[in-house]
Amino acid sequence: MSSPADVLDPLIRRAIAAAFGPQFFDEDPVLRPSQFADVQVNAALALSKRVGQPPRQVATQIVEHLDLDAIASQVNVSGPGFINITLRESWIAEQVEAMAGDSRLGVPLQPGQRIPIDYSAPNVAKEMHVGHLRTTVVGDALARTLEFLGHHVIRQNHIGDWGTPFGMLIEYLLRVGENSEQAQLLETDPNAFYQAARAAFEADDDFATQARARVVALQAGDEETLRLWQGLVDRSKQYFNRIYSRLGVTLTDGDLAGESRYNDALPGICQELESAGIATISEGALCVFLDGFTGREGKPVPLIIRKSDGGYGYGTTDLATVKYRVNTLHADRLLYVIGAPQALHLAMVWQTARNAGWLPESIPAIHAQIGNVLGSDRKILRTRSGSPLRLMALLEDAVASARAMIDEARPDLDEATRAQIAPAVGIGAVKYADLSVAHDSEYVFDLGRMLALVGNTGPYLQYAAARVRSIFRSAGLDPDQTVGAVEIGTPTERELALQLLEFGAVVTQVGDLLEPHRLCTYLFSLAQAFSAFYEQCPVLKADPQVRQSRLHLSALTLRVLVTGLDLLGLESPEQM
RNA sequence: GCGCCUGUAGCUUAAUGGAUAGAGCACUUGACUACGGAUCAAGAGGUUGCAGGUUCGAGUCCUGCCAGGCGCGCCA
Repeated sequence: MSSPADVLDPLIRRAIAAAFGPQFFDEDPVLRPSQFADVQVNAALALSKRVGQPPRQVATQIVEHLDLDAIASQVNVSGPGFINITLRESWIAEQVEAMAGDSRLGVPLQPGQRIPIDYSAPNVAKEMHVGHLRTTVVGDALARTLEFLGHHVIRQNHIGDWGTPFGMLIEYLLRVGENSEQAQLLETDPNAFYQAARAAFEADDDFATQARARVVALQAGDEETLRLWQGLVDRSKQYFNRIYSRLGVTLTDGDLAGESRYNDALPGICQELESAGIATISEGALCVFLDGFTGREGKPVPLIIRKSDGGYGYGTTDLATVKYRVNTLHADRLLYVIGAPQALHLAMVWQTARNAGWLPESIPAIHAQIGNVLGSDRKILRTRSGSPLRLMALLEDAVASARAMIDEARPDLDEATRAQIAPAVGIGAVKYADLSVAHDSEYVFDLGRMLALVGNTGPYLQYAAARVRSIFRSAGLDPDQTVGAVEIGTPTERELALQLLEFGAVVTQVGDLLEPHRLCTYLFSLAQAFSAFYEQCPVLKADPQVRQSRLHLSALTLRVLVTGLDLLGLESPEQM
C-alpha cells in the first residue's frame, strides 16, 4: 500500500551498502519518476566519483546486489548510469488490494504534533477581499491535511478587531444608530459602512475629535465603549460566518483569536523586553533592534513594540501570539499562513521571541507565504484603490455560473438536486483556483479563471468522482462494499493503479512542505488516468473476473478522489 | 541605496540537481444508437529574462547584469 518508491527505497539502499559498504546506506538513493520505466534510480551517477568507478559500472554492481524478482519484471541500466525499474503487474495489483484494505488509503500516520495555524484573519468592519480568500482557502486545506496526518491542529483566526480605526467606527455606529439600516451594512456590505465612517471622519472635524477620544476610551476599558465595540465585532462575525459557511471553510467562532485577545498582555511584553535589555527607547518609541536587520542607508530596522504615543502596534500583538501559542496552546510548531510581504516582519517577531526565550529553538516557526493577488494592472489589488470587488458577490457569481452549466447539461435532474450541486461545483472551482498554484506565487486576479469549469479545475475532479459513482449506481452496487482480486490487464489499468499508489506519498509531502497545490496536481493526473480508463476499459460489460477487478479499481479511485478533495476542502457531489 | 521575492509556450502554470522542460486554456483534427461529452484521442506551440560559473548532469545551486514587485520607524 506504500508507493513503489517507498517500497524500493530501503531495498536499493541495502544493495548499495552490500556493493560498496555500509556507510552508503544512509545516503539518498535518488529514486525518481521516469518516462522510461516506473521508477528510476540515479544513485550510481552521484556515487561514481566517491567509489572511483564509472557510473554505468556502479549501476551494474547495484543491480547485481538487488533481488527484485517479486516486485519488478525488468531492472536495467540505461544511459549514463540510470537504473530503470519496471514493476510487475501482479505486484502492483497486490499493492492496490492492500491499499483498498487500509482505512487511511496508504497515508502514514505521523507522530501527532500540536500545531496552531494562523489563517484567514479578516478585519472587523471591512470587506474580505480576494487576498483573504486565498489565505483562508490555503490555510483551511493545510489544517485539514495536517489533521488527517495525525496532528492536533489548533485554528487561530487572528481577526483585526482592535486599533485606532475603532474610534471612528464606534462613533459612526452611534451617529447612524445601532439598529439602523446603515449599521446593518456591517453584516452585508461592510466596506460601505467603513467608507461612510471614513468619509465622516475626513469631512467633519468635530466627528474626528470625538473619534480620537473614543479610541482612548476604548483602550481605557470604558464600559459603554466596549459594549459598542462588541456590537461591531458581533456584527462582523455574522458577516465572516456567512462567507465561511458559503466557502465551506472549517473556521468557527471557537477559532477566533483576534488582536483584542492579547490586549492585556501587551504592557507586560514591553516591560519584559525592556528590563531584559532587548528593547530600547528610540525616538520616543520602544523598539527592538536585531542583528542583521538593516534598511535604508544601513540604518537598523526597528520592531516597534510601543509607539511614542504609548499605543501598541501589531508587532507587540504578534509577539503575544507567539507566547500564547507556545505557553498556553503548548505548540510543537507554529504555522502562520499569511501574506508574503509580512516575511520580514514575522522574521523580526520570531527573532525577538527567540532572544527573549519565549520561542525555544526546538519549536520551529513557519511562514507559509501567500503571494499577492494582483489586479489587471499587475499592481496589488487593494480594496481602497477602486476595484470594489465584493467577495460574496464573487462567490454568488461562481455558484450562478455552475448553476447555468448544470441547467444546460442536466435538465433531467430535479430543481432541488441542481440547486444542491451548484454551490459544491461553483465554490469548488473558486477554491481549486486558489489551491492549484503554489501558494507563494503572485497571480493576476482573473474572474474567468476562478469560475472555469473545464480543464485542471475542481469541477473536473468532481466530475470524475461523479462518473465513478454513476457506474455503481447503474449497477446497483455500493462502492464501499467492493471486494475481490485486482488484475492489471491493460496499460490503462496499469497507469491508473500506479497513480492510486502514490496517494500516501503525496499527502505526506503536502504536510511536510505545506504545499496543497501538489495534491491538486496529483488528483488531476489521477482523474485523467481514470478518465482514460473510463473510455477504454468498460467496467460493467466486462467478463465477471475483469469486471470485479475494474469495479475494485473504480471504487478505490472514488475513495482517493473524495478523500483528496475533502483534504482540499472541496465537496464531491453524487451527481453533476 | 540596502534587503527579500519573482521572471518557463499567446495566456494561466508544473517540475526532490537527473535522460527529450510536464500540464491546462485558447487554436487545429478526430470520437456521442454513451457504464454520463463538464469527456476522450491526436496535432501544433519552448534558445526556462541575459551572460558567466559550479557539477558527470542546471529551469533548479553560485556570481554579475536586465525587467518587475514588495519591504525598509510609530496603520495593521
